[in-house]
Amino acid sequence: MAVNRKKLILDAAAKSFSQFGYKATTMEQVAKIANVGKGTIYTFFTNKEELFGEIVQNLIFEMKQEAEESIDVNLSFYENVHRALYRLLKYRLEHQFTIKLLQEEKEIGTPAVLEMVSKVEAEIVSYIKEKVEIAIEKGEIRKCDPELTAFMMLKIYIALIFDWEKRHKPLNKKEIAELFQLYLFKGLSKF
Amino acid sequence: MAVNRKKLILDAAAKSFSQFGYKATTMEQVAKIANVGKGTIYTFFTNKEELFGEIVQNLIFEMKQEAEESIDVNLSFYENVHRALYRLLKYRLEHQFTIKLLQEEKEIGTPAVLEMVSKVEAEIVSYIKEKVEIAIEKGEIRKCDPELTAFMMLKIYIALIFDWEKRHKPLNKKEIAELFQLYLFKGLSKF
DNA sequence: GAGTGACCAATTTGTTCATCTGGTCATTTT
DNA sequence: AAAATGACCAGATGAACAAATTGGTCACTC
Repeated sequence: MAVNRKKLILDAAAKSFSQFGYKATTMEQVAKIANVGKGTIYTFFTNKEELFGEIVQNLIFEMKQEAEESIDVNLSFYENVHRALYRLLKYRLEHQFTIKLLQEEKEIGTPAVLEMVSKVEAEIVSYIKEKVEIAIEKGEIRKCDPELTAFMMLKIYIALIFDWEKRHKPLNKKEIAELFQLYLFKGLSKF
Repeated sequence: MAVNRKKLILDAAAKSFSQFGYKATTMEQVAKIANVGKGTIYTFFTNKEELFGEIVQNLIFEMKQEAEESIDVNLSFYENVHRALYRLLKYRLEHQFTIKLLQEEKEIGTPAVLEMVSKVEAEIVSYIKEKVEIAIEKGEIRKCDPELTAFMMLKIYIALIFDWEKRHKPLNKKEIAELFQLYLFKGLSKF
């Protein structure tokens, strides 16, 4: 085995998905980019969807690493959540692949893409959930449903970063951090 | 004038929009339901979009009334916000018209519908914003950007009521009230 | 003059058919 | 023999054209 054909195919597919999206990427195109016969792809992947799935799986792994790197044990729970979420969402924003994915989800609604996007979201929630559980155990935050709390954290973050931007001037990183702390940790109540 | 033709048309249009959505409602259909010549509609409304707009305007008015009715000066700010929001979202859920609207927005993305949905949302935020401003003045809550806070309140509420339901068992009224209080007022922080 | 529906331009919808694409497998290459 | 391949096929897709529908107008009626 002179070259790793599977990796060749994965790279080619990632490249094409990033550039043209899931639907507009043909298996022939992937084969051509990978310098591989079309049939060869099917010796490694059952079908187009599985090939796609494997790339997403990879993405999830990288995102987790990003998040993990951003965590600093000396900082508070809320500070770490903020840092991790910020990095995660920035990661999404910076990677052509995720941008194309989100775009295709909204504009075309390709089922396979829809499924993967929710999968990624579920993974993020699951990841935060773990951190929430630890924080509760450590007594860093109040008792609460970890999954629901993780879910709300993500939602609040997305609202602050993406939704607010749609009709208002974007918030900067510091503002987002402060607002996240205000709304989720300190609360609006004065006491 | 034996009958109020304008009202007749508005009722007919509301009925048809509720049943079939904006796009699938034809002016001929409205005319037929209203027992009116098609041309007559155009003596009251410039075009289909304006007719639609007037019905939405009406909806907003009714929603405001609903909210206003639910407010009790003896209760705390957060309690009132919760009562108003709950009533508002329940109203949305209960009215075929709003359901069809939301459905059409997601499934077809009819531009006129998209515009109206954001208009309704903007109105809700603006309404909450006023209440937030008063609460800040009265010292009932911390100082914060009233519009952003109103925006976040709505987002958090929608997340609790609609988004969470998509993949989990729905929260009941009491749970929503408590969670809303936890996340937005008390905060996750223990101190 | 308020009300109307036949009429028209423009858009939408339905249909057809040539092209394309995911996936297979007999054949070739290593 | 195992791995790789691309010609091949059934079904999906979409471009192009035709037919039907619809928003909006206006000459005419009551």
